[in-house]
Amino acid sequence: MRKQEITIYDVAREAKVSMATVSRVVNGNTNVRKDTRERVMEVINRLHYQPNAVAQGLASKRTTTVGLIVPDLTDLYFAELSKGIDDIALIYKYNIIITTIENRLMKEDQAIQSLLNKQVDGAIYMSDRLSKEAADAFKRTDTPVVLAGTKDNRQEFASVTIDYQKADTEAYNLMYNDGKRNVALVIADANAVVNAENRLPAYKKFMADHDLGEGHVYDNIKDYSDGYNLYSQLVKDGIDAILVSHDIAAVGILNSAMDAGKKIPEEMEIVTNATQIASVVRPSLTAIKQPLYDIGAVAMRMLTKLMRDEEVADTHILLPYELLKKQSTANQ
Amino acid sequence: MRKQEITIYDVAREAKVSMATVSRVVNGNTNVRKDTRERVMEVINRLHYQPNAVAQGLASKRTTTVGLIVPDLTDLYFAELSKGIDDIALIYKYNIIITTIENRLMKEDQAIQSLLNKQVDGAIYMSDRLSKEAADAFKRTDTPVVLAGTKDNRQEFASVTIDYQKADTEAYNLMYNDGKRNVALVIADANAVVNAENRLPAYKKFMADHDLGEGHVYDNIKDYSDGYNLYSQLVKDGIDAILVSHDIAAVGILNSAMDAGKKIPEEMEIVTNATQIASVVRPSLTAIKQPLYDIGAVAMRMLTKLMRDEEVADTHILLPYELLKKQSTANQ
DNA sequence: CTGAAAGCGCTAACAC
DNA sequence: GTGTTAGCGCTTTCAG
Repeated sequence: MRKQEITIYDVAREAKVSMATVSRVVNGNTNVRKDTRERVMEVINRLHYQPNAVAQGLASKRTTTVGLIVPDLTDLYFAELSKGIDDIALIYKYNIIITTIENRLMKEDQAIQSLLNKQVDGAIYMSDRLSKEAADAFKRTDTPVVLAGTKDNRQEFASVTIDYQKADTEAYNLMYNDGKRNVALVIADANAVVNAENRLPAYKKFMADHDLGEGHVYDNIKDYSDGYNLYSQLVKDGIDAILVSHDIAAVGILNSAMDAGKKIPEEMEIVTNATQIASVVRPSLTAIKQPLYDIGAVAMRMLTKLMRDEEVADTHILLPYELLKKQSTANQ
Repeated sequence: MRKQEITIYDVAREAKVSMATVSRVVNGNTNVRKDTRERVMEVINRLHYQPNAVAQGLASKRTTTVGLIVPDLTDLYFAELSKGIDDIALIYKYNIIITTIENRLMKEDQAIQSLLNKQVDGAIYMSDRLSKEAADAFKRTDTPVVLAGTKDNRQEFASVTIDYQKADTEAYNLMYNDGKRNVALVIADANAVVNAENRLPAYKKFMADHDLGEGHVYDNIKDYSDGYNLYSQLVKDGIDAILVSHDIAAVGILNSAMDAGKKIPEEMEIVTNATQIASVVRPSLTAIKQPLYDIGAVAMRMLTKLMRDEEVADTHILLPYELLKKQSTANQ
């Protein structure tokens, strides 16, 4: 954006056509005679002409850019989602503006507004706490949004997820069948929509169905050291099985147990949500494996349809998950 | 970008001023009388006016957007670099367009060209293989570029790194002092600039200095399973100490050894480059800890200066690293 | 099949 | 302090 750029006008003059014709060639419009097209192409290549996407965006009102709103890039959960999104975005030739919203100077709705001001054609939202202000900002501009790996509590926005409640229940039953009765839930944020509306209800239902009392929910456990420090409390509370929402936290708990010379899974069974990390630690962690890449890919594909006003049959997609039994639950 | 947007003109009409005045208010220009400013602000808030950044970009020739070129989002090495970049970008109010370039439908220079067409004000490049075509594309537009955690072989571009040669040498000496004599190097890509010009020379020099012969370099080992499968070959080759460039690959080697009932570090010492992963596996991995977050942050800060044509004293910055001794080398 | 002309929404001289 | 006026580089009718 500093050197004198070659513009469409330079190409037009050099090829002795109007800028409209150059525009047609650039955009693959078929209404151009073959030899005209070739002449223009020759000039384009010779001058290294590249269309200015900002000008295109202003004139056409479409930027072929989508916004990604993500809490933290270094969380593999979001990184794997993003990879799925990115691959599909590439296919449909969308660029990605990424905005992180955790611990920020800027509030979430400001971050989103900044994205909208860049005139993104659509957005994918991956955090678990869509605020009302943020939702309103989206609705004001009518920009299509898809939630990937999360939901809003009013289901107003399109989303791609797994059935969290079913997955968690399956995990609890696994541990219950291993004879565990003091089952706890370890999460990062009880107010997050998925926790409030899926994980916590699933936990309560499981506990009630098996007459296991109130149980224990440990909130605010999101990283390795949170998990590492939590272990002694779990022991104190007599917990013998846990479902942990973040696998990096689960690894903290695991290592804390191992460092204390405890036996996993004998003394405590652990089930978590899998990223890369769950399977590379030893003992490896039994985990609910969400198809993160696919969730991202499907969300982005859906977004492309919404951006083009194409028909979308189902805007609340559930993808299948797997419960991968590894070494942190009993061998059977 | 679909609903009728409020434009600067609507605000001007409503506030009974010219669009120039609205522009001044929006951009914090002080040459506006207080009561005029307040009247305009009131209208802006009432109408929810938000400036169209695309139009601003076209008119001002600055988009306040920077491009990030990164091989893979799910590689924590790049994720941690990106986080440092992102935090500084936020402070200076730049948005980030991210482009991944590994295993892509699109070649690297096309990906970069697409970024440049969006008129980014600058770019940060994190891959290890800046191609000539890509470099030429940058130079053609005169867009400032900073390399983060990598270098180009001609040192034409600004960069922020550590002293790889020194770090590796320190790692080799550690293992040598533990009595290891069959030291090998395990890397992802021998043609990568940092490997070709820093890691390999450091390895050769170490081997020569200690009369250890030619040694063994294992190339193309980049992920967990690459590492896992490599272990038996290392044993076959009589290797008793390795420096591994990617910690996820190192974990593969480690687990392969553990699964085979071998003792680490007794039978093989391992040193790697640290991300989050190196410290959460057991035994934990001795590692060269690059200040990845800082590298990203410093690179982005330097880029802001370059974008504003400010003086930059040193465009090839070396940051300090640490060699963290953990359980994969002998206790001392 | 091609060209002319009117914007897209904003910034930035330049006047007053 | 404020308004007028050219563009920024492109797309998109509308004619022909």
